[in-house]
Amino acid sequence: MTSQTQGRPPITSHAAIEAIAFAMFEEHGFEMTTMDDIAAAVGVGRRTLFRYYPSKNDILWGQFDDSLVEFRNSFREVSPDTPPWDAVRSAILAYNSYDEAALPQHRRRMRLLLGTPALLAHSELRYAAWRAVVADFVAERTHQRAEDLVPVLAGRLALAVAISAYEQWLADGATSLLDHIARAADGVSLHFTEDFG
Amino acid sequence: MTSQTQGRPPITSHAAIEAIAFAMFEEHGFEMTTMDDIAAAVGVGRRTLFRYYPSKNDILWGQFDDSLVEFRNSFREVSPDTPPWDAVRSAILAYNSYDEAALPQHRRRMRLLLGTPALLAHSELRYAAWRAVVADFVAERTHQRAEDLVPVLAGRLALAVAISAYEQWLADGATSLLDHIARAADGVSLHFTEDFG
DNA sequence: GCAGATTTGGCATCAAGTGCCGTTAGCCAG
DNA sequence: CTGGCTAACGGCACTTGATGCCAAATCTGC
Repeated sequence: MTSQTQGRPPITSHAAIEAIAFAMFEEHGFEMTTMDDIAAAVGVGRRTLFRYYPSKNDILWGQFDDSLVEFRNSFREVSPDTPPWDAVRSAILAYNSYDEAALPQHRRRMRLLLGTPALLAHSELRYAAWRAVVADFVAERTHQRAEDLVPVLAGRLALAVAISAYEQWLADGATSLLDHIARAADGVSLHFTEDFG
Repeated sequence: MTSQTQGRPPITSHAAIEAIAFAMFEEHGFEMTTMDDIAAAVGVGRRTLFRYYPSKNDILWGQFDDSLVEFRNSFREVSPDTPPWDAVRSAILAYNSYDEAALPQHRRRMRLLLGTPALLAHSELRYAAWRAVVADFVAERTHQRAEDLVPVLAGRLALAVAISAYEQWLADGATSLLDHIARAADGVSLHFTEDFG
């Protein structure tokens, strides 16, 4: 990370912007909150806000790109004799392991992301990078190209599992997120080969 | 269909607009073609264009909503003793059965839809309706609610299969679309329970 | 030709993005 | 202390998608 030593120092931070914007989104809804509103609340020029985030949609995604690095690393730590799909399952679980304390906030964030049409659509572009991590791993394991059917399919199936689990989790506060994910992953492995039971 | 008998007749049609817009998208790219451009080419007011399509993204989706009715019907024709996942597989295949003559056009359309970020994102909103068809069917068969895990997961898996197949098809002109879909569907049923083979 | 119904399209307006460019504010020599 | 380098700030203008409003246009039935 190029430590900043010269030039005018940043007037705000991603964290500060996200905190304020997030509160406004929850208060008045995503669509109703304009970039002008956020800029004013943060105390920064609208033009500057667009330098921190390329689009309004991106504000909610925070450190997503960074988290993908961890996700990718978690695949490297899997022993080579673990079956690929088991590895994927473990990686998804690890990726979604949050501190007890961080869960309520995460839940609110995901509720916004999965409940706002504009964000739902935009998410597709972010998910592509997530799927690519899975696809790359499976491609390496199966000695195929990342664009081949099996790796691509693995990425999409993994995402289907993750999102399905999140939807269940948001609707059902009782069960833990990880349990929901495990359940969804089992759904792929078991139910669909015979019946949906 | 409410047959129009009164009032000013429409000056154009969805088909005409789509034909012109499609050509312009392929010629100059989706982003570079503005609604003003399209309106001018069609010979219609920009405001009118927005009455035919709620958004620029929707132009490429044409009769999608209508096609979902067929999709839904195709599930009703499946015999009750067919295992759900087999039924889903058959329905996907039926849904994507195009005349030989219509295939090149369909291919060009899908290339645009899957190759343009803005459309890729917007597609997510359309896919939701498609997944719901699958989920409704599976819910009925398994006596669950459409929002429960198994139906939701089935919808997402079905879509994962379909899109993966389309990506392969677009990259590989040799194999037929239906073969790609069948192959992807098998990928779910077989490979993931043991290994990716 | 008139009344009713419906489409059209111009106009104004809002909001997301983006390029341009002068301004601001730290840091570091000299 | 001062001037220069550097990088962030933010105003301004502009493009484009999208929406409300409303008068004009046009076909049908009487």
